[in-house]
Amino acid sequence: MISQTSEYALRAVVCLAQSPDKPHTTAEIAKLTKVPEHYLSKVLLMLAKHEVVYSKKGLHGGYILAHLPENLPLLNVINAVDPIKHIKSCPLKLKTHGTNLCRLHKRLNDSIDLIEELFQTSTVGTILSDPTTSIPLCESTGK
Amino acid sequence: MISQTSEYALRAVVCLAQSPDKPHTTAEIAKLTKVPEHYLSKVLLMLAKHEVVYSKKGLHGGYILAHLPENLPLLNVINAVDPIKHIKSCPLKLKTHGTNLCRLHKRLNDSIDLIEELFQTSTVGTILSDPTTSIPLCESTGK
DNA sequence: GATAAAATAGATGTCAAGGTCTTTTTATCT
DNA sequence: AGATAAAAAGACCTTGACATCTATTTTATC
Repeated sequence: MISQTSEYALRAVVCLAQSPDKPHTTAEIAKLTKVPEHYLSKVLLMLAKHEVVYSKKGLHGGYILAHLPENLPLLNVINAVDPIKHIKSCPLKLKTHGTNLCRLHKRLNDSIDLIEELFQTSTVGTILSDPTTSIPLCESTGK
Repeated sequence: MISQTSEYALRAVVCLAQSPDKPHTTAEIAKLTKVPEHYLSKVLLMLAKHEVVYSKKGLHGGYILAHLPENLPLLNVINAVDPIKHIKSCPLKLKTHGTNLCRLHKRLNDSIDLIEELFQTSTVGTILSDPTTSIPLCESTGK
């Protein structure tokens, strides 16, 4: 459904969103989000390339969010590391179909569209502000 | 999004649904759906175990649908071969969370629920009867 | 100039999904 | 009963996602 890498990316972004003021090092984020540090560094690299986060080198450097949480759809995070793939042409490669999807694949693609829309309209900000559940990633119930 | 195996299973089921009267052999289905034959045999086995299809051994045997297309949700097909996994407990294994999901994972799980519901309400029958697109898997536009 | 951090590169390992092949079992036909 | 055609079962292989580790380079700060 959601790849492990996307899950890691989302954790990192949510983590950063909780203290948007100061930069976090890879090691810090890894510890807070329980993501393997060396793998996380690659994930953060991708997030930086896609301008989801901003990286600052040198002493007191680290990563900070490149956008306000409410302006950062989950989709942007996901697409940075593991883009959602739509079905654009017949997976059976039937020549007569070409880019016309049959009923089955149209239906499947519709559900992909739906998920994409859901992740487009749902931002990091909405996650943070949701009062119904515990605080993301933290060792407390938040209630 | 949807695993390759689920895609194969759906193709097979849609294929069977188009001629519910007579059994199809694995080889026939493989040819029509362009799924690797030996792999398809495993997929059909799983579908049979979950009573999505009925198998008949021996001469003139093969597979037939175990249900009317309109009574067969896509979800049943998918869950037979590659069950949709919900997030049931904190992926970070935070002790204080336990089975309470934080906001991030609740949101992710909500979207999984949505997809599941979509595939629950969408049946093989609805795919076959959809008049807006070409006939599933077939070498014609159907229009 | 020393230091701390990201950036870059690359080698390697692990594991599950996907895919192939062969043998065994079972039902049907003559 | 024997031949045949099919599913069932299982051994094995391949590939890519995920993950680890190491080393070097670049950049910003003290």
